[in-house]
Amino acid sequence: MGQTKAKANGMARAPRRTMNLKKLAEHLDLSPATVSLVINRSSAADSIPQDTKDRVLAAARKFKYRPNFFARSLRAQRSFTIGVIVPEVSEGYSTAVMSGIEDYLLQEGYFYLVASHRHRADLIDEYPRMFLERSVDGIIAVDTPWRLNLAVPVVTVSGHDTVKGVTNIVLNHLRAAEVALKHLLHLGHRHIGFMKGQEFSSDTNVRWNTIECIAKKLGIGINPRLVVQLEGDSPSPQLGYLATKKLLASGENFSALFAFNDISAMGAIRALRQIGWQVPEDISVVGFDDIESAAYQNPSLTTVRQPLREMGGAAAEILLKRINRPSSELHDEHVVEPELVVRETTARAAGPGLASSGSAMKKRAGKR
Amino acid sequence: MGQTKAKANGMARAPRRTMNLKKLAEHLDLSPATVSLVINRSSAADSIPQDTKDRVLAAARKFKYRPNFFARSLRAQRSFTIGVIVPEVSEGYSTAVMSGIEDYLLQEGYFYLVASHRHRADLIDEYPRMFLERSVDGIIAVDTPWRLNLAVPVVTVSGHDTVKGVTNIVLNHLRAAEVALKHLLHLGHRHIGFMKGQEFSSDTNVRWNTIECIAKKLGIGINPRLVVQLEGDSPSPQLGYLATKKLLASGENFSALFAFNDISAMGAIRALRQIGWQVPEDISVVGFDDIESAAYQNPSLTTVRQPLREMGGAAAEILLKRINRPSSELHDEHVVEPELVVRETTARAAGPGLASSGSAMKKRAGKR
DNA sequence: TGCACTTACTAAATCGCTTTTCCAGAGATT
DNA sequence: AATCTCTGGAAAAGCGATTTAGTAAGTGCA
Repeated sequence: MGQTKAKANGMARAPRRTMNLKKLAEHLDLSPATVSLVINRSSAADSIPQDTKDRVLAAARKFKYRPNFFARSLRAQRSFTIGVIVPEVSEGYSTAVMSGIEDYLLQEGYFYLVASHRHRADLIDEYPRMFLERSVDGIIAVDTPWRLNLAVPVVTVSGHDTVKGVTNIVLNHLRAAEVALKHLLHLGHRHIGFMKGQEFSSDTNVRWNTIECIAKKLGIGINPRLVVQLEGDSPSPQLGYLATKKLLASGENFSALFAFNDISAMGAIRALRQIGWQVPEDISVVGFDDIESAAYQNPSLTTVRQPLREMGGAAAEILLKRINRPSSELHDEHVVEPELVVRETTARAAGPGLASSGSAMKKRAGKR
Repeated sequence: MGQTKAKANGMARAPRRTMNLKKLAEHLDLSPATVSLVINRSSAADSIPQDTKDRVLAAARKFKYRPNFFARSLRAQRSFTIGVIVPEVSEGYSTAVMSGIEDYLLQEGYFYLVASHRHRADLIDEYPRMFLERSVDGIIAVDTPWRLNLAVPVVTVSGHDTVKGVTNIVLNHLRAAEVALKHLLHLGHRHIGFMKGQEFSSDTNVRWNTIECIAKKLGIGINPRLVVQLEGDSPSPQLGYLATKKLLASGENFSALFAFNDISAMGAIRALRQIGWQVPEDISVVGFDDIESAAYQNPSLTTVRQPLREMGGAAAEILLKRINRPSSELHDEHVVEPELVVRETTARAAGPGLASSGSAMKKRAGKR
C-alpha cells in the first residue's frame, strides 16, 4: 500500500530515457569526469587535446545533454534561484517591481520563486524559511517588513528596517515630498489633505515624516484634521475612498489631496466625485508610485513616480553581486530618485475668498 | 585562477553548519535510514516503537532539521515546482491568474517559477525548455500559444490549441458574447463597434467567431467598417486608443463599443472623450476580463468578467492532479463561465431625436 | 528444542554531477 | 640508464537524501 501510494504519487514518472553524464561518457568511451571537465570548460581540462574536447561537445549537442539541475545544485550548494516575497502578486506596485527583477535575473541565468503574504504576519515569517529550505541563493522582499537575519543575502525594495547584511532599495523620500508639495504650492494650494499609509506598509512612516519636514520647510501648515490614515489590508481603492469620506466629514476646507499611493488616490477621486467635486477643477489630487494604471485613469493621475522597474532591477543586480562576491563591501541603502509626473488631476487652486458650501458649490467657483 | 574564480563565485558560502540527516542520526545514535523512515512517516516504519519515533521527531524539531531540497528532489525525481509562463508579469490579466495559481500551489506545498515572454517567439520556445531543465513537475501557460508536446503535464489558461496531453482552461465564450450583446441590445444599441484582439492573443479568434455567431443569432448586424483590430504588443491602453481613433475616422455611426479587453477599453474611452463624447451618455463601452483596475476607472467599467483567479486555481488543481495521478483520464478542456458586470460605462442608447449634449452632437441623431 | 514470526533496526545502493587526487606512458634531460 | 616532466585521462570521494533488502534478537507455539 505504501508502495502503491508512492507510485501513484508520481514516482512512476520519468521514462528514465534522458541522457545523463554517465551514458554520455560511456558512449564517448571516456570517463564521466573527463566529460564533465570539458563541458564545464574547467581549467583542469587544459591538458585535454582539442579534438577530444570537440568530440565531447559535439556529442553533448547531439544528444541534447543537459546536466541534471538537482545533482548539480546539490553538489555546488547553489541553486541559481532567488526567492521574491511580495504582499500581493495581483497588484500594480509589486508586479512592476517584479518585472524589473525578472528582467535582470533571467538574463543572468537565474530564476525566481514568488510568494505573496497578503500581510499575514505568519506568512511573512514562514515564506522566507520555505525559500531557505529550497536553497534559494538570495531573497528579495518587496514592500514587506523585514527583521530576519538569514544565512543568505537579502535585498529589500522599500524596506526601512536596518538589519545587518540587508540592503534596502529606497526612494529619496525627501525629494518626493518636495516635488509633490512644491507642485501643489505653485498651483496655489494652501489647504492640503493628507493620507497616511497603513501601519504595516513599510513606507508609511518615512513618507509621512518627510512630508511633515518638507511642509514645514515650505511653510505649508498641516492641519491635523486634514490627515487621515488608510485602514485595512485590501489592495483596493476602497480604502482611499473611505479615508476620503472621513476627510470630507471633518468639514475642513481643502483644495488638494496628497494620497498615499495611486490606488488610494483612485478611491479618493471616487469619493470626491460622489459629492459632486470635480477633479481637478474643484480639487487637485496627487498620487504616489505611478503604477501602470495611473496613466489610464480618467482623468489621468498626477503622481510621484517611483521607478519601480528600475528598483526591481537594482535589487536583483545588488543581490547577485552579493551572492557572487560575498566579500565585496555592502552598502545598506541604495537610493533612487522620484519624478513628478504631472497629468490631469492637478490644476491651479481657485482664488481666495471664494470658498463656501453647498454640495457642489462649496468650493471655489472660478478658477484662475 | 580557476579555483580562485570558483571561490569568488560563491563556492565559499555555506558555513556547513546546517543540520543534516547524517548528523541527526549520529546524535540520536540511529542510522540515517531509520531517521528518514520515521520523518517521512513511511509505512516501512510501522515496526518502530512509538517512543523511538517520538525521540526522532523531537530531535528533528529541536534542531530544526529540514531535508535538503536538492538531495530529496534528486532522489525522488520531482521538484514540487511548477513553471508558469505569461506574456507579462506587470499586467492585470496574468497577475490575476497567477494569484489564483499561487493560492492553490502554495497550499499544496508547491512553489512556482515565473517567466514572461513579452510575445517574443524565441522566448515562448525557450522558457519552457529552461523550465524543463530545472525539472519542473509541470507547466502552466497563461494566454500564450502552445504547440509543444513536453514530457511533463501542461495546462494552459485561455489556450485554444489542441495539443495531445494539454488541458486548456477556457471561458465559455459563447455565453460571454451573449451576455454582452444582449446587454447592449436591451439598452437599445443597434450600431455597435467592435475591437478584435491582436493576432497573437490566444483568445482573439474564438472570441471574434463567437461574437459573430451570437450577433447573427440576436439579429445584430455587424458593420465591417465598425470592426477594428488591436495592433502592437504593448500591454498599454494606447492600442485601444489608436484602434478607436480608427473607428471614429470611419465616419460610421455607432452608439456602443465592445472592446477586446479592459485595457483597450480604457484607451477607447480616452479617445472617445478626446473628441467630446461622454461615456456612457453618448456612447456605451463594454470591456472584457474585469481586471482589478476595471472597477477603479472613472466611470467604472462595465465588463464581461472572466473569473481569472478561479481559472488560475483550476489550472493549478488540474495540473497537480495530472502530476500526481498520471493515469487519471484527462479532459482537454475545462470551461468556466463568464459574468456580466454592469458598472458605469453602459447606459441606454439615446432615444430618437434626443441626440445630445455639448460638443457631442456629431453622433446619431435618430435611433431605434 | 526447533522453527517461524515479529520487532527494531541497519547496510548499501542509488540519484547525477563535480572536483581533487592519482597514475600510466611518452618524451626530454642528465 | 635513470630521473623528470608533461599529457591525457581515470578513480573515487563526496553532496544529502530515499528505499530495498537484510539481519540479529526476541516470542510464540508445537
